[in-house]
Amino acid sequence: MKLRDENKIARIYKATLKLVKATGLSGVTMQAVAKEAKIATGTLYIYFQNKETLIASLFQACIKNSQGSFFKNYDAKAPFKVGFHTIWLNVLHHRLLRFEESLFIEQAFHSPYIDEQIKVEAKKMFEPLKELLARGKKEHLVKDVDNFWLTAFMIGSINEISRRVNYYNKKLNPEVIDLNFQLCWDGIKA
Amino acid sequence: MKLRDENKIARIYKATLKLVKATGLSGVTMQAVAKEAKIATGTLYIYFQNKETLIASLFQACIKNSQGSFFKNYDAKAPFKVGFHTIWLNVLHHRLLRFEESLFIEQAFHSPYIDEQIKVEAKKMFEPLKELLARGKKEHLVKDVDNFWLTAFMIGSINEISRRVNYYNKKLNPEVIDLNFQLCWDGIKA
Amino acid sequence: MKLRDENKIARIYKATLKLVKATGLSGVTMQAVAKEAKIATGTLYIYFQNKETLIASLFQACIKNSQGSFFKNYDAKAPFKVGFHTIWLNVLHHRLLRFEESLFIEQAFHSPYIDEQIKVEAKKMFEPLKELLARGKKEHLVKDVDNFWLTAFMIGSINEISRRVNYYNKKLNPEVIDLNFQLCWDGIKA
Amino acid sequence: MKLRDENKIARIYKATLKLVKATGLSGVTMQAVAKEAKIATGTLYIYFQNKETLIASLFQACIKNSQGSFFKNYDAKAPFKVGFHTIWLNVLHHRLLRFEESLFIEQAFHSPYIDEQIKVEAKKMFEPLKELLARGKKEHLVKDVDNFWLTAFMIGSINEISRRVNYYNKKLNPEVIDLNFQLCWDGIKA
DNA sequence: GATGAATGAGCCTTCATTCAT
DNA sequence: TATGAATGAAGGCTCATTCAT
Repeated sequence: MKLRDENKIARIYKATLKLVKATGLSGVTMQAVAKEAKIATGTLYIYFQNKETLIASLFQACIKNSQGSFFKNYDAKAPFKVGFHTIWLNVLHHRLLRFEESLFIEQAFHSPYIDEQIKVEAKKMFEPLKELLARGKKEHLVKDVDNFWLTAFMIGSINEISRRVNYYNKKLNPEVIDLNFQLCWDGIKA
Repeated sequence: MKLRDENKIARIYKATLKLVKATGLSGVTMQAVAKEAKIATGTLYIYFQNKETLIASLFQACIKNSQGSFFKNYDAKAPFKVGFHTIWLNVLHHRLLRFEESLFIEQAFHSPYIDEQIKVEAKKMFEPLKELLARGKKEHLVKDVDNFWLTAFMIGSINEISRRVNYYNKKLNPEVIDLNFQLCWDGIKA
Repeated sequence: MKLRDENKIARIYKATLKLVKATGLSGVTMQAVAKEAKIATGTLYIYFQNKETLIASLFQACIKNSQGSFFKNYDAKAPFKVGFHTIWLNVLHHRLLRFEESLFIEQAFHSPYIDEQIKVEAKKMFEPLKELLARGKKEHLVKDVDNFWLTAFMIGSINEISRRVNYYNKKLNPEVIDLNFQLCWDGIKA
Repeated sequence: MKLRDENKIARIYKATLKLVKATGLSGVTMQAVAKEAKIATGTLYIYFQNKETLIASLFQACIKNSQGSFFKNYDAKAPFKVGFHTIWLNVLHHRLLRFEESLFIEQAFHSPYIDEQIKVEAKKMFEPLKELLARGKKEHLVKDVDNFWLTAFMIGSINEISRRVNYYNKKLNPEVIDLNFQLCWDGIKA
């Protein structure tokens, strides 16, 4: 008996992300995914019940993946700025390295494939960041602004950086990264 | 293509935007657009050569529309902060009021309907802002950071605000708007 | 504007019946129906929402059709035997002439396309016959057996005749028809 | 194809019949049969070359099965009416008890799985009955009607009884069975 | 022999586009 | 110009069959 090849799921995900980047979500056909993943169309349906399930599964995988990256090496007990810097860099690096995933999330978010419940999950992604910002406010290091807006400010600016790096083929060097961090830091600091 | 009924184009655009918000770009079918615009399918093809033309035209209309709004009431000769504040508010208001258009631009940008040339056009949108920032730097009011990153910072954070207002059904009051502006301003100021 | 051609429905029905006879219900593909009816596949979906609807509609049309034929020229006030003979002949002729319809009903009945509700309708087909048999019993011309079994007896034997005429390519002449009627009549008569 | 496990064939047949009753012949997929029979898909192909072979084999098994039942306890030398009654009851009981098989035969008969040759075989099923009827005619007990029509009459009416018992969930008691036999007997008797 | 993952042709259905009115 | 029926290619999905284990 042929063994079910769990690695195939990774290949399917990769193929899907590549297609989303190349043609947008509307260009993602099961046929195209299968071809890109070098499997037969029918095989897709062994691993995913249908297209919706494939998209939703990948969406959740991307979300989970993000969460893992954002708080890597983050020490909740380190000084506020150290922690904030770590997370800021993590988010930026994740967005840059996994730009396809960000793009996919953005495109899938408004598609009929993602239902409300999954979206609710996605919104919990930044909890640890919010806790850090709360601490920052207690320590009078951060402006007294609702975390909701502070995270919007931080994430929004990072997203735009990664978008531009990709669309304009810009290179980022450590110096430029520092400048960008400074913009954000000066923005939130009390 | 002689366009008799300019108003019909507006209805078609409106219908398209509504559908994108409701179902994503993949839910935009010529049939659905026609129905929503209350015209016959064939009529669509009197006004637009094909689907690609419709999407591309709407895309360009949205871009043009943005540009018009962003610099409304903007006086290039006013003091820097006044000008910057005006533009910041204009961009925010435009994104909020015309959220469907932003969504459409986001979704269409990666679709096969928008070719590279149109994207290049879109990128010129912020020229006046860049000039203002250049002046701000000359006047030592703004950090010495490439306009490319300064605009990314400003636009990215505004985009995220409008996105959240929509997804989380948040209400913005003048006070909150001020706080958000403060974040941005403190970020860019020298 | 092209006018919707109601005659197309007849062509679709005819094509479907032909295919059922040739290949059974499982050989009825929308593609094959369209080809046989000389229209495009998509056109089928203008006239029928989906395959299920097509099959169910045809089923109901066949049932209605049967009812119309069975009691054609039947006079409820004529002497019992005349009435019975009329109906018996009508049913036989209908089954013979419209064998494809009978076949279709038989095959569709057990398919997932026909839901319970439609079946219930189909069962009401023989009401006038039952009334006639009731009268026959009152007049002591017919055995005192439940109409349910009397009609089963009559219809079952007629069905088998038409089946055999078709499968064995038998010809029926008036004499043979008379003999067969005699079998049925002697069966039910008191 | 060496068939090791004869019992598995029985399970496959049973599964197929169950599926035909539940969903019609079009619902019979090799996957579904395998699942219902609790074997792997591939295993089906050890016992049957392909789907056509499976259907055709089952068809022939059902025919053979019928023949066995129809003339069980039938003594060709017993008085005519006794013999006729025996066969009539046998056919009825078989149809009732093995309704699924009748259904399958009905559905499969028109499918592309059963070729002409098999159908010819099936038609020989009633030879002993025909011989009995010939004797009945010689003894002036039966109408002088071609056996072809006499058997059609008998079988057709029995089939309809069993169909109705199943579709209308009717119960048959010995008395009702007797009444139905009487209808048939009065029909054929000289 | 037994398994069930893998395959890809083919089915149902949709949709961009055309065309007769 | 406006209409919407008609078209058929293409997309989502299924299923008979094969094959590696």
